[in-house]
Order: sequence, then C-alpha cells, then structure tokens
Amino acid sequence: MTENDEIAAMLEEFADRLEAKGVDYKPRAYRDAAESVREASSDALDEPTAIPDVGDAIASKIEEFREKGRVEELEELRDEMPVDIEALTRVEGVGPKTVGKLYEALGVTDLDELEDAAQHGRIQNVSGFGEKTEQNILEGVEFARQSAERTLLGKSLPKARHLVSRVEELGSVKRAVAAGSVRRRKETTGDIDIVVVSDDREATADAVTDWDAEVIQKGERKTSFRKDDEDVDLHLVKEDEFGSALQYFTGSKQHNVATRNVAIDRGLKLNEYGVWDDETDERVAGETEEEVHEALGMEYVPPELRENRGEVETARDGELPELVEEEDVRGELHSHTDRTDGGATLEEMVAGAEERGFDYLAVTDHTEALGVAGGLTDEELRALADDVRALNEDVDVRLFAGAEANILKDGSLDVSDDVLAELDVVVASIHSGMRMEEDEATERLVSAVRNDEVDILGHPSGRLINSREGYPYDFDAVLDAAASEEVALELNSNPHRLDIHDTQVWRCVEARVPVAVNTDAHTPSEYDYVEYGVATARRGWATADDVLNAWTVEELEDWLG
DNA sequence: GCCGTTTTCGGCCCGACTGTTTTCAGTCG
Repeated sequence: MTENDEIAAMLEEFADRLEAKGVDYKPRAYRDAAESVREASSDALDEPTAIPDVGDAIASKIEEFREKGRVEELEELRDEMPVDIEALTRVEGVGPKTVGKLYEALGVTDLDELEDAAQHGRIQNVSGFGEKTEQNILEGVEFARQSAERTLLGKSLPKARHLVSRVEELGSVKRAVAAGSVRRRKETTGDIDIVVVSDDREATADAVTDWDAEVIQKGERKTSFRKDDEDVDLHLVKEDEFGSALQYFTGSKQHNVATRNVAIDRGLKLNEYGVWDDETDERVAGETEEEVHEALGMEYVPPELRENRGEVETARDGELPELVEEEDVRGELHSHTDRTDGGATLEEMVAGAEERGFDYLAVTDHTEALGVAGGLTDEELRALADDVRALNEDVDVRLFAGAEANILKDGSLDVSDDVLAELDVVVASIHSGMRMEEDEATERLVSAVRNDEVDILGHPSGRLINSREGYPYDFDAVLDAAASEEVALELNSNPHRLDIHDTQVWRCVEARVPVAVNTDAHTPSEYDYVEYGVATARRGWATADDVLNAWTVEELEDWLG
C-alpha cells in the first residue's frame, strides 16, 4: 500500500465510524477527501490543504497520521465502538449504520460474532431487522471472509468476457457489454458490471438467475448474482439508453461527477437514461456513447482514461492523445526459455513470436545469481546468444540476444560488463534482497540505470498484486536517471505485476522516457499478457511513440546502438 | 467537514433495490 492509500484508508475508516454513530454530512466529507488523496501524487501529501476536498481539519489529521502513525480522534472513535468496521461492512447489505445498530443492540464487533448472532436468531429480534435480513447476513459472512482482496484484472476480464458471451446467447438479448472497472482495465476489480440491451428484461433476468448462481437481487432494471466467487451486476436497459447506460456504468464515479458537471455547464442533464436539454426537456442523446460525448461537447474518452485525471477537461479542449493499441506493439523485449525457468524451448518461443506477427523478439533469460530460476553462467549466456543469432538467420522475426541480469544488493549486476556488452538487449531487475528501505532501493535502482550496458529497467517496484507489496523507492529519482541515461522503464504486463503502474506511465510520457511494454513471457501463450500491459499504458495516456516496443526494428536498433 | 463567477452560510448526487416498513431507511454503485 502506498502512503496515499494508507491515508485514504484511514479517512475511510473515519467516515465509516462517524456514519455508524449517525453523524450527518461529515462522512461524505471524509470519503471525498479519501478519494482525492488516493488520486493525488505522493508529493501532494506535504501540503494537504492543496488537495481537493481536504480542508484544515482533515489536513491536520493527515499531518498527525504521518507524524505519529495514528490519529487521536480516530483512536477515540475506535474506543467508543470497538468494532472491526472494515470487515463487517464487507458483508453484502451491511453498511456502517447496520454495524452501529448491531453493536448497540447485541455487542457485535467482528465477523465471528456477527455470524454467531445470526445463527442464534438474535438479529431478527433487533428493531428494523427481520428474518430475511438475518438470513442474508448469514449467507454473506463467508463470502466477506474470503473477499478481502479485489480480483486481478487477469482473472476478471476473461470471466467478464465469458459471462458476456453467455448473456449474448440468450434469445431476448440484443447486446451485452462489460462496463465498470473491467472496461476501464483497472489492475484490480471489485465486481463485474454488464450492460444488457434486451427486448424482454424480465425474461433475461429470469434466464440468468436460472444459472448456477446465487441471486442477490432481481429487479426490472438491475439483477445481481454471485457466480464462482465473483459478484456480477446486470444492468438491463432499452436500446436507446444503451450509450448513456454504458457511459454511466463504466464510471469511474469521479469521472461521472465531472461529466455531469460538463452537462450542467451546457444546460443539459445527464444520467444513465440519456442526455436532456434542461429548458425544452427534449432528449438529445443516449443511444451511443459517441453521441453522449458529442452532446456534451467532448471528444470520445477511451474507457481507460475515465478516472478524472484531467481527461474531461482535455476532451472538452479536443486534445486527448491517440492512445497506443495492441496492434501497435511490434515486438517483445523480455522473454525466457527453458534454459532458465521458462516453459518452452528457444525455438518454441520464437515460433510463438512469429505466429503473433512480431517484428522482433529479445530473448532475455535469467543470469547466474538467480539460482532458483537456473540462472545462466557467462558461458551459458554466450552460448544462448550464439544460438539466438544462428536462429535469427532462418526466421521471419528479428531476434535480439539478451539477458535479464540481476541487480545485486550494492546496485551492481551479476554479469560482467564485457559479457553484457556482447548482448543486444539487457534488462536489469531486482529479484532478491527485497526487504529494503526507500533510500536503499532507490540507490540500487539508480545505479543499475547508470550502468552503460543496461537498456531496460525490469519490473521496477518488484510488487506482486495482492501478494507482495514490493519495496518503496523514489520513482522521480529513478525516472530522472532513466531520462539522462536513455534507459527505458519496463511496464511488465504480467497481470500479477503491472509494474510500472498506470500513473507512473504518465510520468514517463511527460519525461520522454520510453516505456517497454514487456510480457516477461515464460511460454508462448504468455505473449497474450501484452493486452494487460497495453491497457495499463493507455491508462497512463501513452501513445505508440511512447512505447519502446511499438517502434520499428530500425528505430529500435538505432536506440539500442 | 468542505465548498463557493448565484454563496463565508447553507447546502451536500441520485436512482434501484430490498426489507421492514404503513411511508421509509439503509445499502450499493
């Protein structure tokens, strides 16, 4: 978790606890502030009042938190109501108010006690609760225990596609599109939203809830169910509402607020059903997203940009960049074979690259220090390079001999410069000694970038989403070094990594540091990861020019040379 | 608690859905 995330979580807890107490308005203020902090740069924390939605009161809490690691007033709220509010509110249908009521009435403080109270029928006796609610809570507890984590895009996107195709097969359905954070290609997703155009919404809802799924709610416009540990919302709309509904349910929430304000500015009203002229009440758009954007006087905003990071203003000015697309990617600059920890031979990896129509492929197996991956000795590395160059004569894809060298504790690499100098492409990455303070990690990365033989800095943060945080480092310092040394930063496309992050891509674009959208493929099928990397690059406003491996062979050779 | 080109005080997004209600509160997105 970044410091921004930690502070945002602290503010959200404030909001929940105030709401549980029945306080009005303040919770919204804390929630707005939390969201703004999450979106702000890490530098912004030094002057919190400059962050939108953060005033003097919340700013002083942020300062207290950064200084002491705790906030006195939050501690008091915790003492007052000692409940695990974060866990309890994960239960479907249980929000802060319910937590407050159940604590007052039954003394429930965590998931175990909630489950126990439900099992013994105590909840239905509390005023405002009934048998049904108690049953729903009981069913929701187990899921809440497991679902602390958001789902990787690498899992939710294929699942969403599968569900969409199943929905599309229903006779009553004309169209179905996945919306929400899946469509925005956020690195992790909460639930899966699908917008469905149907002639017969009731029949569609019935058909879907007949699947092997646990139905959460079923209405005329919205049907929710849980399938294979994933929450799915179907938004059932009429054909002429499709565009506005898709726009609305794609979000993000903050982007929607911003677009709604554009509508207000122009004397229009925007909601999920369409766009209306305020004065005449005439409906002016709604059937397609393009039409909705046009009515608002905006360029079409690609879903990946819809995070309220300036895209609304830029779209009004007609100055959105032409984002990189998967077809723009011409090659792969980070791949492995079975000579180290890959699952396929050199020949198979090359054949896979040819099949994908890549113009070039760099074979970059691990080097010696990475024992667990069978890292290559200098000799083996030279032998691989010879084989790569020999194979290059016979294939339709330009092969580069390379290595993924390890950045050691002192910032040096585990391969001598002489050997690296013989290679075409050198990726340098940290694979060990990851428990570091920020200064140490930054120094290690910067000295690797300063090494003349290094072309690309691999997965800079070392994080694995949901399982390893990665070391903290000063991204600006690394970026500065990369800019002056003409080194590219990798955007590792493995859905577990997505490292660098989308907001860092944006910084690279600004600093004119090329981004290498690499898959780090260990088998030919992993070249498919490029989709996730490209999506993340798009979320960082990157064009094809900003992506190193979208360049032609000649441009790339020029840069490497 | 935050915000402001109608504002330094008086507002805070809003619609769908559910369950417990006799008209609404809470949750969710």
